[in-house]
Amino acid sequence: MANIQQIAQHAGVSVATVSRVLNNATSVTPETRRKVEVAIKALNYQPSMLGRNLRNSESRLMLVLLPSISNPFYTEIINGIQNTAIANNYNILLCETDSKPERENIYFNMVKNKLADGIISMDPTVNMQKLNELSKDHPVILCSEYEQGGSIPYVTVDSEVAAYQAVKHLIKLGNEKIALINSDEKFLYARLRRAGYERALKEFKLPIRDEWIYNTKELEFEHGVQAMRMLLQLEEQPNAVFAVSDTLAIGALKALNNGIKVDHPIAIMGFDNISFSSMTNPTLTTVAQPMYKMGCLAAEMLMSSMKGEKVESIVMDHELIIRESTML
Amino acid sequence: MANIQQIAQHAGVSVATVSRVLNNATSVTPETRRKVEVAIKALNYQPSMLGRNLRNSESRLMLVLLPSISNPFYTEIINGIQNTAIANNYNILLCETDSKPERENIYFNMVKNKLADGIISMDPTVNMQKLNELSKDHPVILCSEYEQGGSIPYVTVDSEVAAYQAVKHLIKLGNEKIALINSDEKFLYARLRRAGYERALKEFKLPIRDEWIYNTKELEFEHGVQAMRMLLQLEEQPNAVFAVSDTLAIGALKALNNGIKVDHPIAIMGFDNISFSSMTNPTLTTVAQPMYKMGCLAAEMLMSSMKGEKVESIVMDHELIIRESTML
DNA sequence: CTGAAAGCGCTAACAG
DNA sequence: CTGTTAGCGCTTTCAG
Repeated sequence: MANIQQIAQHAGVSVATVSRVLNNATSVTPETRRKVEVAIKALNYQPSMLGRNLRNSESRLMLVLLPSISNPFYTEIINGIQNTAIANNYNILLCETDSKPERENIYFNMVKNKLADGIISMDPTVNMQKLNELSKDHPVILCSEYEQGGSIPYVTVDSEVAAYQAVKHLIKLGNEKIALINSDEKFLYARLRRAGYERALKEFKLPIRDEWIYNTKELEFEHGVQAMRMLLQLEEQPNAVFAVSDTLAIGALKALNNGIKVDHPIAIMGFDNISFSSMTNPTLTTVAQPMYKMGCLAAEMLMSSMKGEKVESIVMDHELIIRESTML
Repeated sequence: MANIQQIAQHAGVSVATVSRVLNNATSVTPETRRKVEVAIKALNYQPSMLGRNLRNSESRLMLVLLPSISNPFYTEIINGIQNTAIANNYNILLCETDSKPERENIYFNMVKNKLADGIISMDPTVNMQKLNELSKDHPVILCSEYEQGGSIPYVTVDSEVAAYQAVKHLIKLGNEKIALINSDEKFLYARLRRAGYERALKEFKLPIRDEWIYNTKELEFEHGVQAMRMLLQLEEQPNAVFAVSDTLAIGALKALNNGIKVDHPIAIMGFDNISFSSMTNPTLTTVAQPMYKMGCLAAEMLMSSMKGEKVESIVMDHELIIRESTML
């Protein structure tokens, strides 16, 4: 791979001039420019980002922190981030933390090292204290999970209201015994969705029963299956279930399909609207989050922040998608 | 952020000594080392990868090329790559090409630029000519899709044999009218799987009928739904379907579940064994690829190649996973 | 309009 | 065992 030196030599100009042509910055004679361009073609030259980055002390890389790439919820957001980033000549580095602090540290250090210009965190398990620390000197955006009253800008949906509306829908359908499959309530979104669930129940004077609230450790299908099995073992089975993620809801559906006999149909409601949710049998009723758009916005916010602009948090609209799993 | 200079000053030593401590290379007095370490702590110093990379002309970044992050088939492989990479102090950069040549070029250039040390391509749409070109001077590994007789090392499964066995299983179940939902046959894996399909049919003297072979443009669920709808419209409906990807098979299952009435049950077989495939109703019979392991191997092969070692291609074992969709 | 030269942060000869 | 120094490839003053 040729370097700028060789181009300069080949073109019979100085490296400075080559650099000028590269960045088509200040005035260069058309004639000179042509000579340089010829040399670039001839030697099939590509400027080294390493040199450029060192000099400019930027990497044009955004880090995207997430617990696991396997959840389709994240993949949709990533698509949005990626497209926006590329359109602005940025690249993204996907950072699966696997909820391991060591990994998180690697990535934080990359930012501190200037190996990456900023970070979008979608990881609910992120060490908020460290992230806040980092955000003092570096651009940081939160996507989906955020910190209430925190100082890091975020893009998210209103989980409380969304859950409230979801459960209300289940109630209006005539269900009175509504269970909740929630994830770990150390996460804000989990607490908010539970709050929405409880608000709806209270509004309709329905009982909030502990045995109808099941908390899972993770969001994989299997945990949804597990949760539903527990609920089906109860003496008094619920007749509707609100799961805080489509993956859990799909697991619940599975448990229902091939599991223990139930005396009556059970309605299932998910959250996210991942693409698989319309492929299940029955198809899944869910609360749609505008994931792709959230990704785009997060990337835009990060770029604003990198330019030093002040960035406002955004709460996006959600939408109830009614499908077969609640039409019994 | 402090730099090496400041650490040297703070510790009262030269930058070379600091560098030595950092890379715990050659002998440094315990005393000197301590002084440096104190300075590092005091100034909360992190060595700049940018400087280091430029100097060493390596980035410890592997590029992973894939058409789209949304296919769960890839996410499993990525997990393997990622874990192996991190264990070896590498990071991966996910590169969705979206099957767009411009994007591909960006990533190829990153490698040429020394911004990345090597590339693992899982993208069937990749420009093989350019990739071969690149592989002359840079480490390149193919994962899943590969080039027959090409010079780039790959890790894959034997698609022909796998398809053959899958279809044979359908035949042994008593099915005589077997359809194929294939993807675009410009891809090698698609051609191989079709070949396996045809070999099985021929062996059992079953007819190969053009109208029972449907080629989709993409692998999303929707295309599977589409394909199945077409097959169901045929005068003579098949009684089993082999789809070359689980996503297509799941779409086919969906079409079957809520679509046109069929006179007889239709068996469905997929390929990949993505995690969804056990969540469908009925659960999906499929050919399992060891995706996670393939990812690990691909990463190991790339690292070998980066060390200048010669790398041999690997064909992994597949496995038939029998589930409900073929038990009618 | 163009060139010379400094310097981004680091590592690795080479000397001492 | 440690310091000096050159240089990785680039951009950007500052002169001319």
